[in-house]
Amino acid sequence: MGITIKDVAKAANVAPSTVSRVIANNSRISENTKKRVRKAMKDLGYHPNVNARNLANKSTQALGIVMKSSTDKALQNPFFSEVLRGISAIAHEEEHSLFISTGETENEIYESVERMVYGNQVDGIILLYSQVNDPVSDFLIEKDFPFVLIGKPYNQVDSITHVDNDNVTAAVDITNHLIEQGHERIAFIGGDTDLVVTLDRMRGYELALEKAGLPIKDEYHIHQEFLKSGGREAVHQLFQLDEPPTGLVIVDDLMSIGVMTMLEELGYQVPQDVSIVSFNNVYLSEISRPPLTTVDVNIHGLGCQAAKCVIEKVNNVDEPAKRIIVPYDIKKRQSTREAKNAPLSE
Amino acid sequence: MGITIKDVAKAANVAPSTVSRVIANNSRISENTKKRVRKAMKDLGYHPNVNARNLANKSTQALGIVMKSSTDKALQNPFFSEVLRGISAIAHEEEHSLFISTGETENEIYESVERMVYGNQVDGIILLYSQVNDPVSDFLIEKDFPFVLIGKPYNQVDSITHVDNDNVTAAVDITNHLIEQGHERIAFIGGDTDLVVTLDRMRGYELALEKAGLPIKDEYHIHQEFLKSGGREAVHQLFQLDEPPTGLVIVDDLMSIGVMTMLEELGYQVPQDVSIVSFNNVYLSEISRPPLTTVDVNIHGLGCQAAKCVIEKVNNVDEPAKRIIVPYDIKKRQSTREAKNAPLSE
DNA sequence: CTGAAAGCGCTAACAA
DNA sequence: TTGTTAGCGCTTTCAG
Repeated sequence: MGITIKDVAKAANVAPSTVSRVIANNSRISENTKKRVRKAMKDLGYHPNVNARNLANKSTQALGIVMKSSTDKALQNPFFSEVLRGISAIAHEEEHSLFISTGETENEIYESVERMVYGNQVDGIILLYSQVNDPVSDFLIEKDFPFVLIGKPYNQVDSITHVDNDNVTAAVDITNHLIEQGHERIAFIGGDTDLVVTLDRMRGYELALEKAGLPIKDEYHIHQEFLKSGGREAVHQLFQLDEPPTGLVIVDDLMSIGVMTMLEELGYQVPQDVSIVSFNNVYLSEISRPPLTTVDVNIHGLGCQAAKCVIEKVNNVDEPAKRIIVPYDIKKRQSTREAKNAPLSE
Repeated sequence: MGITIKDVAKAANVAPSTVSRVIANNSRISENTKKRVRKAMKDLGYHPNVNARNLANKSTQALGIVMKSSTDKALQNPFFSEVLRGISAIAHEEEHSLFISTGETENEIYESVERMVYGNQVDGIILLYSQVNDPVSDFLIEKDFPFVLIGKPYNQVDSITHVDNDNVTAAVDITNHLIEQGHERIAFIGGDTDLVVTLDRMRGYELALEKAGLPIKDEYHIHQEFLKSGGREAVHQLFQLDEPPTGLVIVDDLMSIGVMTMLEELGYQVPQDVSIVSFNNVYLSEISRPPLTTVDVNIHGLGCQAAKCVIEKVNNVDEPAKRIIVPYDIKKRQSTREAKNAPLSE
């Protein structure tokens, strides 16, 4: 079942090792025999057996991709496909295969990563999320297995290679956009507080307020899964405050869309009554009503860089840990406008 | 580098073959030695080398997943993550790994499938799309390689195992929903006409109109990529007709959202002026404004069934081709309402 | 019930 | 520049 290197060798009248060298394009083989061997390969329709090669090499040309269990659909959905496209482009370019983790629960995913590592199924791993106390990344560190993180590590920032945006600054910028338009009461709506992105973006939001001399109020922070029930209630309460916000910084485009729907139900209009800015620039943010002003984090670019990084790490074990910051870009669209002139607070 | 079966054998004072049998849980090994061997495995922290096993077995425990090149973001995005979740759940249950195709262009993807097949990287393949004249599926058929299709094959319907919804009937049903509400001028907005889903859903739409004695007009068919420029123009024209539609059957939730945005810009309200029904029940359709009446095709279920099917096919080469129809369910939400009483045409 | 040994397809010394 | 040969780690006859 299947043409092997031996068949080719026989056909080309050389030794199997020669064929192997031709495959590897070894420089010590004469162009002449190379040609002969290549012809034989074509004629017989030879294709290398990846497993045999991996076994002999102790190296698979494969990367593992680990994604968080899909409980929080909101953050994950379109982001995931896009980042995968980026990874996949580079992987193909570099002739690497892509393996993805399976399982639904956090534990199942952990097991699946174990299989990848122990089973020699992949050479390196890309983690598509970064969260506080992640057993998977602990495991990889302990095993000293090559991996990179998309996002910012919760700790050991200097020893884990990661590719990220400067989320703090991005959050500062986008919050400033609101401030420049005269907003003084700006709330923050975040997602899972275990995720480092959430923390970074919140930090930027607070820095911006601080710098502008605006108060940071606890009542202006919401962390909740907005697509579940309960989100509505939280938003409702936010606007029941004596001084309801006129601007919202929301951690993710999809959440923004959910929030806009709730706001409409509650009788508020975006941007007339409330301005919204958010993050990711998922393509949906262009076709939402209104189109969202959002931070384009270059999801595809994050994927590409991550793939390049792991491959580097795999090829060179001594490759030092590095951090790659992918530039962001603010897309100004129609979800914000000047704050009404006389804020309630004055 | 790594504990092998030999190390375990030595530690347990048995032959390597015995260890192998214990791993396979061979019935001819005494419980006693099984215990001893297992203990040794635990103690040493043994993990099988998947490549070696694959090589000896001529079988990887892996499935390949092939997705269409990501040009048409609209159709693909959230659908993909969801179907993947389904596949991944079963894959983990059955202890299979997941390999995904890489590359951006159609040709790169084809190459990547070749690598999977020729390289013995996977035992079976799941195609996440079904399109007219697909070189990938032609290749798999020719190689007689186990695969299943999510969707309906364009031809050879009876010889290709596939899992699908009854899209024709679903389209009939959802179109009838519009008809029952008194709509008589119903347009269809489809996506890529190379995709079989599009064709099926259009067919159902036409059947429903026919049955109700409503005319099927060419001007009422739009096929375009709606997130690109040009979509707006097409929608605009649709509503410039002498008898503009009052109801829209749209092939995908995301397209519906795009269309709603365009409609609003053109000054039409959903559902007051136009009713919309669509397909997939991507979770976004719940949080859109208005929430969409849509066909829940059970994306996750499609993924699960597909995974089960390939695994069956892999385990039993003679497994006959089969078709699995995953039931759909119509979610009635707020994007439709009774047609205005006096249609322009009367 | 268990062991010895051959072989899966390929690579990489080591020779020539 | 090429051939010979010994593995990579595991499975699986075939003996015992």
